Amino acid sequence: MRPNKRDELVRKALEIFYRDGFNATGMDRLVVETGVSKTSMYKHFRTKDDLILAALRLRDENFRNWLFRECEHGADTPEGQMLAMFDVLADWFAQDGFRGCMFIKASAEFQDKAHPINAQAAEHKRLLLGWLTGLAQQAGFAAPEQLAMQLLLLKEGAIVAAAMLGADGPAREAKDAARLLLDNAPRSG
Amino acid sequence: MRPNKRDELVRKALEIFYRDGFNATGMDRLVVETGVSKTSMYKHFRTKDDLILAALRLRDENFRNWLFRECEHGADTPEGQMLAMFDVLADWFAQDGFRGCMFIKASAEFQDKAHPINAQAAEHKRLLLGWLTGLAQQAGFAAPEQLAMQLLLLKEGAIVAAAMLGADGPAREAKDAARLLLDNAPRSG
DNA sequence: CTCATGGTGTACCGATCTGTAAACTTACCT
DNA sequence: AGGTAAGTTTACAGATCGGTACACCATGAG
Repeated sequence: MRPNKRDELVRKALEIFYRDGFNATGMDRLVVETGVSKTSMYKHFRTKDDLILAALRLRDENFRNWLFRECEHGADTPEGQMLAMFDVLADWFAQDGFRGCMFIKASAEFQDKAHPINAQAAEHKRLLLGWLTGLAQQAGFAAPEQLAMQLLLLKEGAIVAAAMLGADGPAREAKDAARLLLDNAPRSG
Repeated sequence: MRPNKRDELVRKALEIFYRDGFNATGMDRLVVETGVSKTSMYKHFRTKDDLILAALRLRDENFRNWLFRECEHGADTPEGQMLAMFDVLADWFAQDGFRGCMFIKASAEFQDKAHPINAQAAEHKRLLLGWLTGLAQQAGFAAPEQLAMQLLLLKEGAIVAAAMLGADGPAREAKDAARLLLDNAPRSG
């Protein structure tokens, strides 16, 4: 089995899962839409859960790479990058295929914390929180963990609100709130 | 059909849907756990979607009543009530059965905006936003819609983060951030 | 040519899904 | 007593679920 074939399957599955949900998408539909036979699909992925995990891993990698790169491109100070995150989010919300955060959805559909899919989704959020914490440290804030968590709350809230209520308001208000938090957070030393 | 029987079915269904998800819960399980026969269940609710909608309506009513009452109990000024919301949330997060927001989950599992379940979930968020906007107006803030949206973002973010990462941090940081927003928001007049 | 190997399509498995048909029991109302 | 209506059981329909058995076919190696 060619490894690029597998990657292609994961890419396509990711797209379909993101659009239609995990439980609502059957393997039969995936098999039809990828054009591969069911036997081959199960040669590449032992179970549906394995396929979901692979899709989430790809999404995690793509999303974090994209977010981090865009933020670095948007500003050259750690502080500026934290603020730039909300512009990047606004662009995302405005995209046609925007359907909210795939990891929130995964966590919602697989609620058991012992389930690998739930754990993988939580890990994604933990990585984002760690990234924000690192930026807050570099920027010299006195309480980087707290500030990072607050920015994460605004980010997650904005994603949820944009998906449920519309794209415009949440992104703008999240950025305004973030600016206020950054301007008023105490510096160390 | 006695109306209280129907209410009992909705209550039980709500509990099970919240615990296990919508698509992951079959009507057979609901029938077994409620003790009612399948035919009776379908006498009360024409389809599974109807049952989900009834459960969401009950949840909306219960949650908003509970939240508004607790906030009024926690403070007697509009401003104080907005801030008290985050203490109420913290209590909720600490409860045993806490599994995040049912409406975010409903929106995640029924993504089509034309679907009644998605619309109902969005309506719940709109009602909460309206309530916050009213409080912000009463408190005399110059831009009540903006402030209400920012508080809503913190609330939704806190719920998501508490469900995925743990209960403690998000509630505390959301409240701190909210206090800062309230203290720095311009007053009208 | 022969043979092994790995990917393929087809057809299928048992379980579960939402929803229904029909005959029976229970209880209340007049 | 007789009738109406709710609720019951049992059985089932047709579709779809995740997953598999198996025969087929291509390719490359000896």
